[in-house]
Formats: sequence, structure tokens, C-alpha cells
Amino acid sequence: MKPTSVSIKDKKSTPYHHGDLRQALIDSAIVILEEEGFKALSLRAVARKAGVSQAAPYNHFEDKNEMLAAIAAKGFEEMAAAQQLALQQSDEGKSKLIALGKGYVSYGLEHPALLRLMFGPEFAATGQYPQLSKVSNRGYQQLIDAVEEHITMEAGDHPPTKVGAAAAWAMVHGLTTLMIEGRIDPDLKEPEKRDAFIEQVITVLATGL
Amino acid sequence: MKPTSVSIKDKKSTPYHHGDLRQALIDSAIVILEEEGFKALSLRAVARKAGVSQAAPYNHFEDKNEMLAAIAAKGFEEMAAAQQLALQQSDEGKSKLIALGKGYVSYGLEHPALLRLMFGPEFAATGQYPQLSKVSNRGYQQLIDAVEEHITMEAGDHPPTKVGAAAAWAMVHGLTTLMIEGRIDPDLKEPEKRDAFIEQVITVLATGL
DNA sequence: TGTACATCAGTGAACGCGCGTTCACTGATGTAC
DNA sequence: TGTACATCAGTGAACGCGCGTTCACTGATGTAC
Repeated sequence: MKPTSVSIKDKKSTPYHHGDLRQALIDSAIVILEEEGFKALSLRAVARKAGVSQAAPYNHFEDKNEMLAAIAAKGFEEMAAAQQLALQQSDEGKSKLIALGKGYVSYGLEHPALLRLMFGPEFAATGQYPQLSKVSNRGYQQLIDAVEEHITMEAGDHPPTKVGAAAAWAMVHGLTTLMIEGRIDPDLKEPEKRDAFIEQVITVLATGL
Repeated sequence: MKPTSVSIKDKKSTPYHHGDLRQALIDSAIVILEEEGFKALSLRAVARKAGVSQAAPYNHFEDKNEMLAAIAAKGFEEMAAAQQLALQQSDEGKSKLIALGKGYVSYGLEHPALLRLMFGPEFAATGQYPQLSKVSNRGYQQLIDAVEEHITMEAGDHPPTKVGAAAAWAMVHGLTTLMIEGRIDPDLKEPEKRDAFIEQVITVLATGL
């Protein structure tokens, strides 16, 4: 036990200096997104949740938008990790596409409001937040690789990689958002049935590639 | 020329009673969505745009949410019409799926903020606005029909209709939202190239069915 | 055709609210000597 | 080891703003007689 370490858990000894307020704010924001949705995500609410004054976040973010960008970036990182994990846990025999797709959809269903922020109009391909652009392409790259691998493994005619990758992403992303909104398959609550359904849908795509 | 008709265009003779303020509000709202985005869509802004006091909308809508529902409903109607039109203009030989998909994507690209509202969290499958639920299923039904037709036309194994319809919708919807955000294919500005690309992507789907 | 009156669809002022952001400040921490 | 001081990361009050909604009101319209 280092005597200099800051105890975050002990409420009584709340230190004046926080330790890592920036991360704490991002985490609080994600909780708010999950529990109360995007509309409730104000700077003040985030500060409140983190137990800090409303002005404190300005020591870590230029303005609200910069905080939103940091939140979205964390979302992309987590999603890429979820895909990676799904890939490692998948059967050897099956297409990587299916594993990646499951990871994508599952993460989206677990964090619907965060997904909306990530793909929302706030940061549409403006390149205004370089770190965000960088990290948001990681998951896509995984998908492209899987499509290429799938294509090269099978004989016959195939669409260009660019088209195939777009198709794969569109399918997986559309499935996620439509399931979030309850527009596809409202009676697939159980995770296994849901996973099986996702697998069938992605198989349609894989067959078409 | 009916002498009793109300001239909307003539600014000088603005009548005290509007004629069809409800429709005018919905139309103004859609203009605001297109020009300024969802964030700018307040009741007050809509009233302002329609040239009416901020309290006037309350004669036509219970509250803001009811107005949003009416706007979304109009969006679904227009989109179904756009799909229908695309279907009629399409080549006889080609799959109906491609025509419908093009109609869907085109409408979405023309009305990005409206599409977000339509598929946003405000009205997620709650059934709170029956008229909205009704009209929002029309476009989906067109897609289902096309998938069924496509399947019955071709020999061989096919996924269940439920899966095929979900795949088709997910693909088309995902393509639309990702193109809106500029995440797919930022260099496809010209409509013809864009249409060709859309056709290729949807063909992947059709092949897989 | 004219008049009295109910109803409808507007107006404009007001309410309370939460928001993003700024500001002068202060307590805690790190460093030079 | 002790002290002076710069710097960092907080606080809390205040600002102006646009919002959704309510209210008493009023002008326009339709109807009964």
C-alpha cells in the first residue's frame, strides 16, 4: 500500500485533487448515456455524476463538444475490443465475418445511446477530432480484412473489396440500429436466439460475397 | 378561382385564421430539419418559421412529442412514396429489391435529419403513436414483398423470409445511415456513380438470398 | 338579410428550468534553495 | 529538513439564453332565429 496513493473509493477522504478526473468524467458520461439517454447528457450532469463542480470539466476539456468526442472515442475503442474478443472466442471453422458481426451487434445492443453518439451527426467525418477519426477506423479495418480473407478463400466471381466491405459494414450496422430501435425482431430477447438470428442474417451477406 | 379560398402566398393579407396550420407546421419543421438539423427543431422555432406565435401550435398538437410524431409520420409516407416511384421507374428485368433500395437510400440522403428523427429513440417501437406505427411499416412491407418475390423466382436453398427481410432492411438502412455520416464512400458525390455503387452493394445482398 | 352569440384558432406576456460558459477565488501539490 | 512560492485543479456564484408550457385575452367564423 503506497501511502501516497489516492483512495477513490473512500468517500470520506475525497481529495481536493481527483487523480484522473478526465477518465472519471468519460466513465460517468457513459453511465448517463446508458441509464438516461443522450438527451440527459449535459456537461453539468456529467460533473454531478462524477461528484465534482460544474466548472471542473473545463480543466480537462475545451468545451462540451470535445468531451463528447472523447466519449465517442472511448466507445470506438471498446467496440473494437469487443469485436476482437468475439473473434478470439469464435470457432475456428466459421467465417471471421460472423464473429466480428456478432461482436459489433452485441456491443451496440449493450450501449445503444453511446452507439448513437458515435455515429451521430456531431462528428460526421469532419476530421475535426483527429484522435476520434483514427480510433473510429479500427473496427472498420477489422471488417475489411475479414471480407478480403473471405473473398480470397473462395473461388468464383466476387465484388470488389470496396463494395464487399461497404456491404458488410452496412449490414452489420443497420442490423444493430434496427434491433436497438426494436424494429427488427422484437421477440428475440434471449441472447442465444438472438445470436443465432444474427448469424443467419450475416450468413446471407457472406453467401453473397 | 374561388373567392373564399385563403391566399397563403400573399403576405399582406395574412388571415387571422391560417387555413391549415397543422400541415404548415409540419412542413416548416421538415425545412428546419433539413437546413439546421435536429437540435434546432424546437416548437418555438417551428412556430417562428410558420409565421405564427409560439403558443399557436398547441391548438394542433398536445405537446412537442406529438408534433415530432406527426413529422416522422410524414417522413415515412414520403419515403414509401419515393420507393414506390423508384419501383415504377425501374427496368423490368432487374430485381425489385434494387429499385426499392435505391429509393430508400436516395430519400435518406436527401433528408438525413428527418431520417434520424424517424428512426430515432423518440418513437422506438413504443406503439405510443398508433398512426405513426401504422405508416412506418408500409415501407418495410414493400421490402418484404420484394424479398419474397425474389426468393420464389430462384431455385435452390434460401433463408427464411424473416431472415431475408431483416437482411435486406438492415443492408439498405445501414448503407443509408453510413453514407449520411460520410463513413462510406466519401468520394461518391455524383448521383450516377452513387447509384451504381448502391446497386453493387444491394446486388451482394440479392446474391446471398 | 340582420343580429346575437357560441366556438374556434389565434396572440403576447409570463413562468420556471437547465443549460454552457466565465470568473475570481482557493486549497493542494511540486520545486528551488 | 524547512520554507517561499509558482502552478495546478478544484469551487461556487453568476451571466445570458432558449426552451416547453400555461394563461387570460381577442379577433374571426359559423349558426340559430
